[in-house]
Amino acid sequence: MIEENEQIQVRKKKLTALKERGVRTYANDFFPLHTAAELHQRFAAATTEELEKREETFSLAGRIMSLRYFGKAAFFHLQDRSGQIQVYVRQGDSPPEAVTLLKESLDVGDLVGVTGPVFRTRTGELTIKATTLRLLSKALRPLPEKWHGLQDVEVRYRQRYLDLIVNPQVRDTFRKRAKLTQLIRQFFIERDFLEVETPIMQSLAGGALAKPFITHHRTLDIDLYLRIAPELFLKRLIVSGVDRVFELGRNFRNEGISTKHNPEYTMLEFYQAYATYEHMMMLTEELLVFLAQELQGGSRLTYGEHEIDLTPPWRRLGMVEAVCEYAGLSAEEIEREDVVRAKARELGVLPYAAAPLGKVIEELFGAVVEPHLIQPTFVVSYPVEVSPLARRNDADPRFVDRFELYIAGRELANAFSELNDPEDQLQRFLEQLREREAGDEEAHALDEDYIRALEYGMPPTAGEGIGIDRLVMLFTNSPSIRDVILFPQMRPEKK
RNA sequence: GGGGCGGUAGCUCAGCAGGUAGAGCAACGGCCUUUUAAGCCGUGGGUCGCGGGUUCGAAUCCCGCCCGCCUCACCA
Repeated sequence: MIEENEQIQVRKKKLTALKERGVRTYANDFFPLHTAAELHQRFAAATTEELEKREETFSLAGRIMSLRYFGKAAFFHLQDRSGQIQVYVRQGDSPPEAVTLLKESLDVGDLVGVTGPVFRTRTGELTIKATTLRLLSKALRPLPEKWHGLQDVEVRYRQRYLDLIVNPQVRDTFRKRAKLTQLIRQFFIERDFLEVETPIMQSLAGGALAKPFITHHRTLDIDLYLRIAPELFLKRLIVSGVDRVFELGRNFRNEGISTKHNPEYTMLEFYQAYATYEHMMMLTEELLVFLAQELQGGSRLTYGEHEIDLTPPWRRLGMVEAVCEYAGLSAEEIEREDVVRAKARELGVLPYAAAPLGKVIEELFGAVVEPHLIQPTFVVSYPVEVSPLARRNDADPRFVDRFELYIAGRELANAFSELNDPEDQLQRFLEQLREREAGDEEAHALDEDYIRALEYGMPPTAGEGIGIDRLVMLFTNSPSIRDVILFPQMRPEKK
């Protein structure tokens, strides 16, 4: 891990030489008052002559990103949190110690403080004429090459700090992500939702169908699960009278890693009492249009090869109808269990043998329908077997009042009218236990305290979860979830 | 877990009819006071992912392993 290549040695020598000359290395007494973007903005319209006349000096700090020497002068680009600006150092204009420092001790990658007035070069670039130049922190390792930058995706993910230094579009992605979560909070707070934080360590991993991570509490001497969803706690809060509640936080699922899955990911869940999943559809349309408007000023966006239009209302598609349409089954055939199972077998998506019919239909849906749902589509009417926490449909109790939102062939949100009948909820949990015994590892566990909470009375409520990482992927046109997670899960580096 | 592709200098990449490793950038030395992929001259730098095997000889061929990306299956 501690490697000493030639370039590191050279940089260490430069640092040692400075110390020997009495220069304070790693100084912390330079305080910049300006940023690159600020100066660019302020002097965008100023002519060369106007700049010549001003005597104001500015101070900036940042990283040297490129360096061009020639003779007794040099140019470099300084990068701070706002962007880049060019700096000019010239014997005569800059003090001798600045020229010497640059020539003998500074490299691309070093962090420096600069002060001086601005001017425009012959080619018109706004530039700071350095009247002071100080090393603030030495980069002992060289930055990646200047034109191709850092390409190796493994290094980009493992050493994200480096990726962020050299790839501006990566910085933009994460700024956009921050903006997006900020806008989501604004959206829900404006609508009188309360933001809460519920337990991440839970003694029972409920609220979704997934495999959890297990950890151990020493003092209590019990195993705890990292949550797979905050759902059951948020609905306890609905019981308590909060009525409108949301949480933006991390979920953990012990499943595969892929371009769409990271073991820990960010989920938005929100619940509204005295509402149904129909209201959630409208709220979702509003939310995404709001986000699109604020993030990019319009409701159309490009994702890979697709042009996506978020203008509401969005298409609504029954799950069973969708499977019929895309799997080529008739309305009569989809009612016949043997035909449905045969189709699943044919497509190689039949889950474990004893899987209930609803589960098989859901599998078929994933295989034949999902990839076609490019424009925003609410898929509605889910089989009750795959939705143990959702309210049954009044007209057809084999189905629940639930939807999933698909955009760009990918599930983005899951919502339903909540099941608030404690007796039905208990029966659903018991059914899940039977399925667990029949081989479904992801069947929901029985949460007795949750039943008890429902027995105190939960208002009719609708709730929804939105995968934030996938939403960010959509708005930043990122092909992989790793592109929107700062430090994605990777295998540890071997020694 | 299955399939495909990849790992060579600090970075980006060539080299793979087997004959002891190369370019550009970066580094080092020199020239150059408005450059911006600055330019010109010169120099150094590699356990060719790891371990075996075949061979007189392996970055190159074979086997195993490690790491990554893509893809399929489960999940959001």
